[in-house]
Amino acid sequence: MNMTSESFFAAMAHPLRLRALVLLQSEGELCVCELTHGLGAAQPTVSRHLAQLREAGIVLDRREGLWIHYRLHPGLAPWAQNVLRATAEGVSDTAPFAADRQVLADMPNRPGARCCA
Amino acid sequence: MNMTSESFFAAMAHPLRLRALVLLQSEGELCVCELTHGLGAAQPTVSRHLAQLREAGIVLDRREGLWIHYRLHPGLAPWAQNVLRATAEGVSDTAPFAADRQVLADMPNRPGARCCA
DNA sequence: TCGTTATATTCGCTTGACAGTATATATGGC
DNA sequence: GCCATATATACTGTCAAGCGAATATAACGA
Repeated sequence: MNMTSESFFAAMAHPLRLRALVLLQSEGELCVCELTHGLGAAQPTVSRHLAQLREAGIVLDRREGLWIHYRLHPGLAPWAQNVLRATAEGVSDTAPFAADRQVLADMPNRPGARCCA
Repeated sequence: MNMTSESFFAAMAHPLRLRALVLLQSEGELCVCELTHGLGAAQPTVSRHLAQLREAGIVLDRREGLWIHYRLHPGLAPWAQNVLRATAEGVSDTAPFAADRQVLADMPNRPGARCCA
């Protein structure tokens, strides 16, 4: 709640958080283990950064059994959504963002598992 | 030069730098004394933050006599220009950005002086 | 050359962000 | 209740960003 431009850009200022947001922008909804794998970071690190994004009102979480899924907060201020969209469009084909998507795509045993051929 | 998304958002992350960029976005070109006055900060502080923006390739400076004018870097990556525009559009009517513009408009003895009635 | 104005830079200090490690919590299956 | 998995939080040490104060540089005019 109560997100200011200041807190918004503070959130974007960390490389890992920026990568997480860009990944969420393109993938829609991801659980922590997917983000941890895609970003190649330690679980507590990812969890702490996600907590910051949550407390800043930028992402929303949803529990489903053992997994907690994160997505961009649908009530995010429109200008902030525009900024995120412009950013994702601009950087998604550059490093490290493109690689993040690829690593995630190659991840085995993803929770939303399609188990059948 | 060589601006990355990381360095760009690091630059946006400081309130004073963000305010300076929003002000430059709406005013076009400003000298240091105008920025110092508009932002209500100490001169060395403003100067140091402007140096960071310059080194990050986000603004460009131009000397004219005693004054040094800063403007947004015309060669800034298009996506970054989009982000700046979206930000300025979104926040320009909120605090502290609206007040910054007003304080600047009320500044006496501005260098671009219209001296005659 | 000297003084003045505008701007930049340096120094020393403080504070807060971050990472790694360890531990805690929540859920589900047995 | 016990164990395993997924995720969150607490603790501690390190490091870099930032500030205030002082000083340096650059341009101009007398």
